[in-house]
Amino acid sequence: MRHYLDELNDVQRAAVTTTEGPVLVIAGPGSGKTRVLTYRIAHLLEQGVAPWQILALTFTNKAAREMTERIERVVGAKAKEVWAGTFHATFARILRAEARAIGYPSSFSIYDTDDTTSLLRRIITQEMGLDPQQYSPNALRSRISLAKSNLITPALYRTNERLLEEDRQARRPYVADIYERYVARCKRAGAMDFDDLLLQMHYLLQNHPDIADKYRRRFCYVHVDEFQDTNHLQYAILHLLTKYPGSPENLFAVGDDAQSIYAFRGATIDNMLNFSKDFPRRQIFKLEQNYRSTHHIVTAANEVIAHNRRQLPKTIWTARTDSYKVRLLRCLTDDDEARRVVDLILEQKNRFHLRNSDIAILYRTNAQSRKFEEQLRRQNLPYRVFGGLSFYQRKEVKDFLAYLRLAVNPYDEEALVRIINNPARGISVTTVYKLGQHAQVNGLTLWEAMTGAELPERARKAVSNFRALVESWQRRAAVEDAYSIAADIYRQSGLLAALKSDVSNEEGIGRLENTNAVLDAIAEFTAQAKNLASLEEQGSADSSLAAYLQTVSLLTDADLADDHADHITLMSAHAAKGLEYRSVFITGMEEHLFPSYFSLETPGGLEEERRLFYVAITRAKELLTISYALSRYRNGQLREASPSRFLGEIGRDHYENLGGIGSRRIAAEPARATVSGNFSRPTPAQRPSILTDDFKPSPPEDIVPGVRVRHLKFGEGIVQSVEGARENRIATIRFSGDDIPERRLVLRFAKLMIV
DNA sequence: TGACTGTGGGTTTTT
DNA sequence: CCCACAGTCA
Repeated sequence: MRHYLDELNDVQRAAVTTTEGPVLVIAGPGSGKTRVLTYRIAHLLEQGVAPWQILALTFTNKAAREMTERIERVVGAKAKEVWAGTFHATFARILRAEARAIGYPSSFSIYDTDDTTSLLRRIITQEMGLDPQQYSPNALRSRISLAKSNLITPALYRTNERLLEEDRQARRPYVADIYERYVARCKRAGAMDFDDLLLQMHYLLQNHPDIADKYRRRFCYVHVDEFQDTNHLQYAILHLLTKYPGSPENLFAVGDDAQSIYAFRGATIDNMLNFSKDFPRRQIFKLEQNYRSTHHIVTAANEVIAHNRRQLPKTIWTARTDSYKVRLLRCLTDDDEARRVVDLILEQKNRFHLRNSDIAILYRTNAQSRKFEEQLRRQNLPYRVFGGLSFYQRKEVKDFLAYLRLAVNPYDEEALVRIINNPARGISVTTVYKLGQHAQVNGLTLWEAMTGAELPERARKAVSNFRALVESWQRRAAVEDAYSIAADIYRQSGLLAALKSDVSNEEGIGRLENTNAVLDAIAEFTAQAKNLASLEEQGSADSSLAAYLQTVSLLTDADLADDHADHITLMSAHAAKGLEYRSVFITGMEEHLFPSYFSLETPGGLEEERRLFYVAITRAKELLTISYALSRYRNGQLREASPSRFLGEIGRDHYENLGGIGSRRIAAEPARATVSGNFSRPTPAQRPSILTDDFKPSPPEDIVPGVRVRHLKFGEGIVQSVEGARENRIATIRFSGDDIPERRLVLRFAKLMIV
């Protein structure tokens, strides 16, 4: 067996084996970044470092999981004991253990963006009596988030002239007050928002030397993936963890400034620059060879990114010279775009024997997915949409989770407001309002106000009944495992009955199924946690409802994905970061869409959009198609659009136009004539024709799965499956004696006879 | 009190 | 176009 170090190039190996001291790896797209990270951790383990001494922080759960799996392949089961997780999940786990030190319950709730927004709305309208149009809850949310990400507390906010001036300009002088109240309300509810998970972690390390000491000693080797996307606060935490008197400064950061696409939420590539200042002993490695993509794709990407001023110098190159040019698809409308993209997908699947999972459609905004979904459905192509309204954001799922949250943390105001009268139990809006007033006047939580507020008899009874019900769950949640209590809550809350009573339509059935799926997930979580607890001697695995909720709050749709299913992927360019596909479609390349309208007004916005485009381009391994439409529906009306300025930044040598407007035939034609000279096309093996006197092609509609057919070139075979609709139906056929296991033929063209 | 209808407003990316 | 909220009616 090859040694794992032999699977690395010189630079990669040097990075992997530099185990001591600060290291910064600047890694271009497809340069083996994940490989370096995982092999380095594997290397540390081989050198005898204990797995629990290694911390690896990522941005997505998926990246963390993938890393663990890959380490496992090199060093086996002990990989599972490495602390690999997202910033948020890892810190949530630590904060849960140390909650007391910072005055939170260990079963603190985690507020997602919806919770945050609705709390802000209530503060703005009810508590402060301000106009929600002037003080848009969404705008406030991102403003507060940005403040937190830069370690600006409400008190500091009040003294920050720049922020105050910005607020005055925007005619929102009370932002600081809203911020302050928001923080107080979260604290009172025993809740942390996403930013708090970082902020409280920072606070913990900074103000509790004993605790800081504990984790510093524990995490001897700290790794960070996607370092370019860390914000100031995350960097500050890393700094606290790894830089202290006598520290070995074992911080290993991997990133690519050219792929920094989260500046809008506070990420700053300053962190990559500050790294050298804060860790003068640091070593820098540059991974510049791209192993993923072919020549035209890499060059096109380089040309685009060269238009950015702010970047670290590096030269990304590839040894893969065989390549198709980038194909540019000019479309009439967004409908036309979707149709032609899906036509091209069918063509590519046929020509290049692509699986559905080899293909991704990327776009700038999630709203663009709809048109592609329609077309893919029409052609019976399996697909999966990532992002958009997540499973966990669905009303019925959130409702159920709110009940569970309340059972664990009664002060969780967002959860309480959400379900206090859902399903209806006689607690009216007026009643809730009165409770809220009572809470505000007396500085109580809503939960506490439920016992003291003056209410009419009927309402009082409804409230006290509900409170008693929740209290019974709370007692049980403290001792029972997640599943047994969740299953009872599902029934006793009346949720199950309410959902069951409304299954007259597709949507109602969907709601019931979704909620059931949550319960199934809890069953699985409970079983897994118990299983783990029996394996680990310390029994640290926690099967409580509180543990489940803190896990689930940080999950996204991407974490539900079934990677084994063969489907076409639809996602935003942001979501595609870190992924790769043989064929990538970047769609909606129009001014005001990509780059977005918004970005043009933000300083540095255009460069960020360009980096995003760079990320999108470099997802493609072999085939890259870029499309734009001349008009597009926005807000229900057709609007003119012009091609994105970024298109002009790709050199003429690296792309070809795929036909004019609406000429669908050109799209379906082989691109042979326009493809560059130096590529080797994966041509199917030529075999002698089977001569038959009586060969009569059968009509395409007769070719159905299971039928035995004869082809003049490939001989006899069995039809495995048929997909696509009408003219575009494609049959997958297994020919006996063929050297290719399965062939995919477009029935419109293929001459097949049923035998 | 709760369900339904109409209106008005927002509309980038996400842990 | 789609969602959230407000106002109306049973």
